[in-house]
Amino acid sequence: MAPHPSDAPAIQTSRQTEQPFPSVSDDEVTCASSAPPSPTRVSPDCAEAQGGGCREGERKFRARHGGRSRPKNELALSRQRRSRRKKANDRERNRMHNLNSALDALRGVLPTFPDDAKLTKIETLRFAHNYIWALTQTLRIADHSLYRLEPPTPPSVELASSEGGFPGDWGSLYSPISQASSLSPAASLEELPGLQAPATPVCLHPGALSFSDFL
DNA sequence: TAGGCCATCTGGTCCT
DNA sequence: AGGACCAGATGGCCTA
Repeated sequence: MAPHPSDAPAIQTSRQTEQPFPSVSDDEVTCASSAPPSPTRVSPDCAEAQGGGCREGERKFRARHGGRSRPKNELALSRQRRSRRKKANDRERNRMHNLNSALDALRGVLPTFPDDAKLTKIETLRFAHNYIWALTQTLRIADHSLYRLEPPTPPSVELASSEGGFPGDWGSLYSPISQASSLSPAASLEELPGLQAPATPVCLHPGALSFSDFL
């Protein structure tokens, strides 16, 4: 039942490093995001004026609005916006890479056959959920039989917690999700969209757990 | 070729 | 203000 250790997380490298999308050009970015109208914008009248008749008005306009030339500010703003967007994109990419790494790590500890195709993200989550549920059931059954065989021993709750195997309340055998509504994992799982308890009864003997049982 | 899966970009929202 | 998180959009790749 042990996860095969040779199944090192298959980190996708090629698709992660390459940029399938040529990054949207800076101009497109700035055009797409509608810049708020600037209070220091030169009046359209003046912008359209060809001759110098507008200069007096422009001078007054600048005097009224701080006197700074508008194009310079817009350029700076545009550059700042582009820079922020680019940094946000990098962070988002890293965040998703971290998420994928965690998923790969999770795949690594799930018992699958080497020949099996790589689990998709949703399959990995469902598999892990069902696997944990089955292991929990296994522990519960083992716990009960142990208690029946050796009545004088302290309750299993104390045994388990004293060994530090599980943090928290050992008496809580189900995940927070399962506990939220019911103590029956099967019932609680069915309430979750996309997450269901194994359709076929999962064999609770650890050695007999198989990949197909959890999907 | 349609559909599934995925990576990335993007803008919005919330939090520190 | 800047970062984290999220969901929608988009397009590429792969398979039945």
